[in-house]
Amino acid sequence: MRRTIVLMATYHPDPEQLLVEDVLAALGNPVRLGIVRELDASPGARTCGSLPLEITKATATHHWRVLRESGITREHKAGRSKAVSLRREDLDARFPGLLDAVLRATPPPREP
Amino acid sequence: MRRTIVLMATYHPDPEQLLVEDVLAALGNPVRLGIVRELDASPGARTCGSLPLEITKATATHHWRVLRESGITREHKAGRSKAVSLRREDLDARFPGLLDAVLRATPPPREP
DNA sequence: ACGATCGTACGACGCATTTCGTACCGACAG
DNA sequence: CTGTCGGTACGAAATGCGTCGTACGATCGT
Repeated sequence: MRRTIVLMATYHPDPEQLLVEDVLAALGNPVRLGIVRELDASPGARTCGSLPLEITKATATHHWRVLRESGITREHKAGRSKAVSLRREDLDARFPGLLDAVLRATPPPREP
Repeated sequence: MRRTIVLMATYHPDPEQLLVEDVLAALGNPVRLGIVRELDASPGARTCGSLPLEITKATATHHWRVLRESGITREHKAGRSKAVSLRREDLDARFPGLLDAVLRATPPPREP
């Protein structure tokens, strides 16, 4: 019997399982890249609600899932809220220099 | 008569215009990542036909376009063929360390 | 117990991406 | 000139992705 409800338990991939194409695809989206930059700019974990997002809660949940399932972020409950943080060590161990290079990448110089 | 043909002149973005999210999205695809690895493994430019692709010509054209328009590769005609090469210097200048980190990223360790 | 807050599940919509078949064009070999 | 080879243009199909509304669940303050 199939329960229609699948109860997506929050899945975090193991460090060794991370696929570079998944990480790149996850980062290759302006909204998610913005989230990652925001997470990088703040020490420790952030609650989801503290991220300045221009999107609805449902959409945000989707992006958090993509980031989490690609191994970029980790989530854990914090009371009635949820905390998100970068998996820096895991990413650096698996893909040395990748996250740093992405975070160092600046937007294109504007022209007047 | 056919004037529906739009004659997509091969577009190469300027180095300063490159967007990191476009580059990441382009690399976040197994086929294209494979092409980039292949290009990196060979010195200088390769003709398109020399890349070992499991896909049809039409599909290959699509991926070459994505790589070119994101600024990852450069193309130029070489007789009846076409040569593709990595825009290493431009990428390194715009996004230092990014391409190297991606190319260093190994597939996950296999388990027996 | 009640309501407010924070996030998820599900279903839906529109748009983009990936893939291909087919027709075509340009360059070269004969 | 004709054929072949390398690649593109176009159109179509399938799939995936980003977005949202709505309904729900869990947690905390009162």
